[in-house]
Amino acid sequence: MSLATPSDYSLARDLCSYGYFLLEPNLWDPKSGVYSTTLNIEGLAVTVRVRQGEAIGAPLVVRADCVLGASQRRHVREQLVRVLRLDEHAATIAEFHGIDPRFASTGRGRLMRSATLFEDVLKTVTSCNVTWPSTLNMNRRLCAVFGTRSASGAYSFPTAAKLARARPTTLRARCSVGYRDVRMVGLARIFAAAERGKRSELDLARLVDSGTPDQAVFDALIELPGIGPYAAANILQLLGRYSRLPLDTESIRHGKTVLGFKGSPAQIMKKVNAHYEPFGAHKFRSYWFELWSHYEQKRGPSWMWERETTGKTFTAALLD
DNA sequence: GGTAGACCTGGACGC
DNA sequence: GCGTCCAGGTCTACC
Repeated sequence: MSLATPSDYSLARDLCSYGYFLLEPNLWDPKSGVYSTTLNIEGLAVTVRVRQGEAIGAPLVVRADCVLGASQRRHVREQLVRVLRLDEHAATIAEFHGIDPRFASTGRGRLMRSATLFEDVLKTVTSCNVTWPSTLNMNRRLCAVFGTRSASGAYSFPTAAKLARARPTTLRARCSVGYRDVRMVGLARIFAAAERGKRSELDLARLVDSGTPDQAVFDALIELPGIGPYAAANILQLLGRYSRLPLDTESIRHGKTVLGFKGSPAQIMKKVNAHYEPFGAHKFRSYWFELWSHYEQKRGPSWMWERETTGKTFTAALLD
C-alpha cells in the first residue's frame, strides 16, 4: 500500500528521531533505507517494510509479509501513522521552527513513537533506572517471549491482554526486567481492562483527547504503577504534548556539558527546566533536538546508526 | 514536603 | 573466572 506523507516528511530523519527506533520490534536498515516492524493486527502479527522515494514528502511504500483484508490494511495504516507521526502536518512543524529556528534548516520536529500507547508506556518503564543496553535487552526479550510471530519470523510487541495474563516471575526470569515485573503486569492489567471498555483506573479516551489539559494527563499517568515524574513527562511527549521535560540524569549531563550549568544535580535540573521555558508548548522539542544534535555530533547522523552496533553504545558516561 | 535506602541488571574493573 | 562497584527512576518509610 501507499501512505501519503506531509510535504516536509523525511522517513530517515523523522523515524530516527527518538531512541525507540532502536528498540524491537523496530528495525531501521541504514544501508537500504528500509524501516521494518512487526505489528499486532487483530491478533495477527504482520511484518511490514516501509520505504520512501528520494524526494522529501514522497509517499511511503508499505509491503506486508502476508495478504491483508481491508480492515487489516486500515489497522496497519493507523498504526504506521502513529509510529511515524504522519498526522503531524508541515504547518505544526513550521510553527515549532518559528519559535526555535535552530532546527529549521534540518527540518527536525517530529518524534517517532510506538504503534500503541501501551507499548510507549512499557518502553518508558524499560528505560527507567537502567543503562541503554538493558533497555534494548528487555524489549528484545519481551517481543520474543510474549510477542506474536509473523509469517517472516519476526515478533510483535506483546499486547496488554497477553501480558496481563503473564506471571510476574516469568517476566523477571525470561525478560530480565528485574523488580519491574509486578509493575509491568499491573500496567498490562490496567490497559487490558481499559481496552476492553471495562471499569478501569485508566480513561484512555481522556488521555488521547487533545482537549484534556496536560496537567490532568500527567496526574493520571503518575498514578500508574512504575510511573513517576520522569516517566509521566516522557509519556506526555509520546502523546504529542511537549510542554514538560522528562528530567533525568541525561538532563543533568546536558546541563553541565553543553549548557555549562554548575551546582548540585537538583540545582542543575531546575536550571535546565527554566532554560527551555521560553519555548512554551514546544519546550520538549527544543530540549530533545538539542540533545539529539549532541548525540549526532558524537555518533554521526542518527539514520546511520545500526541497532546492533552504534545503537548499543548509548550511555551518559560515553556521551560526556 | 523533603529525603534515605531498597529495588535489579549488566557492564567495567581488579585480582 | 570470580567478586565488587556503579549507573539508572520509582517507591516506601520516615522525619
